[in-house]
Formats: sequence, C-alpha cells, structure tokens
Amino acid sequence: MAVSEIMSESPKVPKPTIERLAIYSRPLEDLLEAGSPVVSSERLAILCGVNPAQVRKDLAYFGEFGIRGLGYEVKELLKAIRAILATDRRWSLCILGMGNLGRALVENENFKRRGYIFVAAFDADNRKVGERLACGLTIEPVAGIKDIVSKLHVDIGVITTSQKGAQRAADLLIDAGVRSVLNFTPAQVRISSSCFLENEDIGLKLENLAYHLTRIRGARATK
Amino acid sequence: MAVSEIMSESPKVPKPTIERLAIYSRPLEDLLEAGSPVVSSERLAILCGVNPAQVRKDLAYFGEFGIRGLGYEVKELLKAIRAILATDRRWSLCILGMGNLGRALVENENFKRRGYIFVAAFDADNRKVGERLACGLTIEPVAGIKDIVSKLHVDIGVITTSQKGAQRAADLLIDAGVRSVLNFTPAQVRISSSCFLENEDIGLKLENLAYHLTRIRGARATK
DNA sequence: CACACATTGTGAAAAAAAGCACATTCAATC
DNA sequence: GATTGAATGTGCTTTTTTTCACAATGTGTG
Ligand SMILES: NC(=O)c1ccc[n+]([C@@H]2O[C@H](COP(=O)([O-])OP(=O)(O)OC[C@H]3O[C@@H](n4cnc5c(N)ncnc54)[C@H](O)[C@@H]3O)[C@@H](O)[C@H]2O)c1
Ligand SMILES: NC(=O)c1ccc[n+]([C@@H]2O[C@H](COP(=O)([O-])OP(=O)(O)OC[C@H]3O[C@@H](n4cnc5c(N)ncnc54)[C@H](O)[C@@H]3O)[C@@H](O)[C@H]2O)c1
Repeated sequence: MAVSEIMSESPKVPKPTIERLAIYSRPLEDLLEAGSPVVSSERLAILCGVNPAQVRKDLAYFGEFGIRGLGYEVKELLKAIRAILATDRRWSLCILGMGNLGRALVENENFKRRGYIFVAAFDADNRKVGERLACGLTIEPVAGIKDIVSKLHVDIGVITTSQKGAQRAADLLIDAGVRSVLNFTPAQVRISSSCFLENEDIGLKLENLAYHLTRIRGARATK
Repeated sequence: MAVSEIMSESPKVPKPTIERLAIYSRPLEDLLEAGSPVVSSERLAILCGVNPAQVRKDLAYFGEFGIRGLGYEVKELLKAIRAILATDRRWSLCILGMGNLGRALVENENFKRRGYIFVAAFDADNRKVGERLACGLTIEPVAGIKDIVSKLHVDIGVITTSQKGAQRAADLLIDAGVRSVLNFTPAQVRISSSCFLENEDIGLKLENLAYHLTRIRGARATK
C-alpha cells in the first residue's frame, strides 16, 4: 500500500465509489475518536448502509488497505481515504452570494476541519459589502474578485447567489481564474469546458422524498 | 396521458429517473416564464446536461406527454412532472435544530413555492426557544414536538441539528409520528424500518470536487 | 389531402455498477 | 510451527442504468 499506489491513476474508478469514500470517512472519524483500532468491511458497511463487498471493492480500486482475518486499521484507512479524496491538504475557497445559505456555509466548522477554508466572501449587494462575518471574513464587492482570487490562490469557487445571479457569479469566477465551481443554486450554469463544475441542489432530495411518500406506503429506510 | 396513468404504479422506475425529473422542472419553470410554448427533448436535455433519449425515457415511465414532430408542451409537461413528484400538493414539514442551516432552510422561498411548508421549528437549546423567526415561526422546545406534530399533521421531519444531536432528533420525530425524515447532518441515523429516511450531506460534493481536481487537470464540466 | 419533415416512444444493445462466492492470506492459539 | 478461524481481495454473475437507432406518429404546407 504505497502512497504512489494510492495516487496512481486507476484504470476506471466508478463515480459512485468516490462519493462513498467520503461517506465511509464519517463513521471512521467516530471510530477513531472512540478508540476502535480496527474495523471490518462488514461493520463499516452497516454503519454506512451499504454492502460489505462494496466497501472492499471501493477500497480495492486504490490499493490494499486491509489485513485479512482482521479488517482495516481505522487510523490507516482514514489516512488513506483522506489521501485519495485529497482532504489531507488545504483547499482555498471563495464564495459568491452571502445570503442565508452562504453565511451558513462559511460558519460551518466541518468544512474547516476537512481542509476546506473559505478565504474570501463576495456579494453583489453594496449594503452587504464591508460587513464583518463571525468567521472573521469581511464581505467583499464582486469588483475585487480578480485581484483577491489571484492573490489568495483560490482553488474552488462556491456559488450561493440567488438563482438569477448564478450565471453572472460563474462568469466572474471563471474570469478571475477559478477552475472549479460548486453551484448551490438550482440554476444550470454554463461554464468553459476547461473548468470543472459540480451542482448541489439542496431541494432535490426533498422532491425525492415526496415522490416516494406518495407511492411506497410503509417503505424501508434507504441509504 | 390520463392522470390515472401518471399516478399508476409503474413496474420499475429507476431511482435516478426520479432525481432527474426534479432537475427537468427547473428549466421548464424558466421556459414557462419566458413564454416558450413547447420544448423538444433535445433542448431540454441540453438545458439539463443529459442525453435526449434519457429525457424521453424518463418521461415514458409515466405516460406519453409529447407530441411527435413537435416536442412537449412546456405547461403541460411541468404540470405532469409536478403530479409525478407530488409537488402539486402541500407538504407540511417540521425542522429540528435551528442553527445556521436550519434558519437558511426555513427562510428559503423556493421550498414554499414548491409546496414544502415549514409549520414548526424546534431546538433543544432553551436560549433559542421562543425566538421569533423572519418566516413567522417561533422556535419551540423539543418537549412539545408530539403535540405539535399530530396537531399540524406534519408529513416530513427535517434534521439540521449538530451531528451529535441527529440520532436524538430522529428518535423524537419518529416517536412523534413522523414517517419520513430528511437528514442534513453527516451522521448516519438509525430509524424504524417502517419509516422513510433520506440523507443529504452537503459536504459530499465538495469532497468529490477535490478528488477530481487532483486528478483530471483541465477536466470537462459535469452534469 | 398527400407529402415532407421533425420529434417522439421504445426495443434492443451497451455500459456501468452492484453483489455473490470463494480462494487467499493473515492473526491468533495451542 | 501447524491449525483454526476470520475477513480480505477479486473473478464472475446479475442487476441496473444509459445510450443507440429507428419505426411510429404527429404537425404544417402546398
Ligand atoms: N437557503 C436555503 O436553505 C436554500 C436551499 C436550497 C437552495 N438554495 C439556493 O441557494 C441560493 C442562495 O440561497 P439563500 O437563501 O442564501 O439566498 P439569499 O437571497 O438569502 O441570498 C442571495 C445573495 O446573493 C447575492 N447575489 C445575487 N447575485 C449575485 C452575484 N451575481 N454575485 C454576488 N452575489 C450575488 C444577493 O445580494 C444575496 O445576498 C439560492 O439560489 C437558493 O435557491 C438555498
Ligand atoms: N451550516 C452548513 O453550511 C452545513 C454544511 C454541511 C453540513 N451541515 C450540517 O448541518 C447540521 C447543522 O449545521 P449548522 O451549521 O446549522 O449547526 P449549528 O451548530 O449552527 O446548529 C445546530 C443546532 O441544533 C440544535 N440541536 C442540537 N441537538 C438538537 C436536538 N437533539 N434537537 C433539537 N435541536 C438540537 C442546537 O441547539 C443548535 O441550535 C450539522 O450537522 C452540520 O454538520 C451544515
């Protein structure tokens, strides 16, 4: 299980595998804190609501982290997953749109713990500009984005503007040199193909729930 | 395209289809507002970043909504999708944990527009209890949850407590008679199998982004 | 009212993902 | 240092989801 092996570009890692790796890390943090030295794929699978073989296969894409007959060393496994997900380094984020959601995100401690640091916050509304946030950041005018992004080496831009402002926010980010964008608005933003875009529509899961509620009465719990 | 047909329990609808139906509704709302009478599967697919055949197949699970040679009537299609997703009726929600995220959710206008109405807000912190929120709700003590849930016919319980408080919040909800739960904390909560649970971990997408950033340099935009 | 044209709806093929089942390998014990 | 027991890693199978490709069926036009 060399680091080079962890980092090597594996032939084809399923996208769902990446999402699950992040899920696995949650209970692993708890186990580490609780002092459990090892965990089996079966136990981890139960904690995450997935199939044990799935856990093993997901990990196997990146190397051999387990000890046969025993399981996985919690500390080592967590370290390995963090290396895979690149949560073991610091990511600089900036955020556009300091409404309710934007404020909630920058104040959130989990992101900081995982190495995602908000280094700048912007808003198009001049009444908000200059406001000091609890996390220590001051809301900046969007006009200054280019300077700040290049000065602070922003890796990821987060969009939490109103739906109408999303495309403009994306354009500002790309123009400022940010190559990856996480969009929390329900708007579909278009972006240069050389950049990376991920959408997170918080409302979608609710609609899912409503659908299932109207059908399956007395349904089983999902992942 | 009878309503009965829309509502009939289809043999097997893929889970991703349901998620996409909600995605389709976003640009459809824009198109309706913009006054476009019809939209083709190809155009809608582009707007949503998916394959045109996918759009047609997704819709075909629930009936025939299109006009060959023309496309889909925007208004009718939106109505049909809303009927499928049960967004055309009113859902009563309650929420536990009125921190930053909880406040952002209850103030959000999109949820209200789609029929998801927060009718009660709870917090375990007595200092917060009694506080009047901008949306009109007053933060209630968790002790009163059972009464309020049954009185107001709550359909869905939302958890936005701290990670540690999530399981307790879930227990309170189930005990109060809520049959479906949307959990925004990264904690895995255990729940009676007769109830429905959906998890929305807002941090996951960020970890995804970091992973892809470290690999694919100059990657293409995703869905 | 036939004809051209566009776009749907869908069976069949391909691709992707999940799950099974077991040989393999390690720890622990006697 | 063999033996037992447990849990991994993985080839193979099954299931699920996506995509292709085209016949079917509408609209609009002359
Ligand atoms: N609040 C929630 O719980 C929630 C839930 C689901 C989705 N969302 C989505 O997240 C987004 C933000 O939600 P919110 O509740 O924080 O909204 P909000 O209206 O409270 O805040 C939006 C902020 O963005 C700023 N803004 C608008 N255009 C901008 C631009 N081009 N550049 C910079 N700033 C700009 C506005 O000045 C405002 O301060 C919305 O699109 C909303 O649909 C929010
Ligand atoms: N804020 C974000 O942007 C963000 C992002 C990702 C995930 N999350 C997750 O969402 C959750 C809430 O985030 P937040 O920033 O609003 O946290 P927060 O700490 O601001 O608020 C948590 C609230 O929950 C209350 N609470 C705790 N246990 C409770 C219980 N059993 N019943 C009722 N209320 C209880 C607390 O009193 C507090 O008011 C956290 O689990 C967090 O990890 C938040």
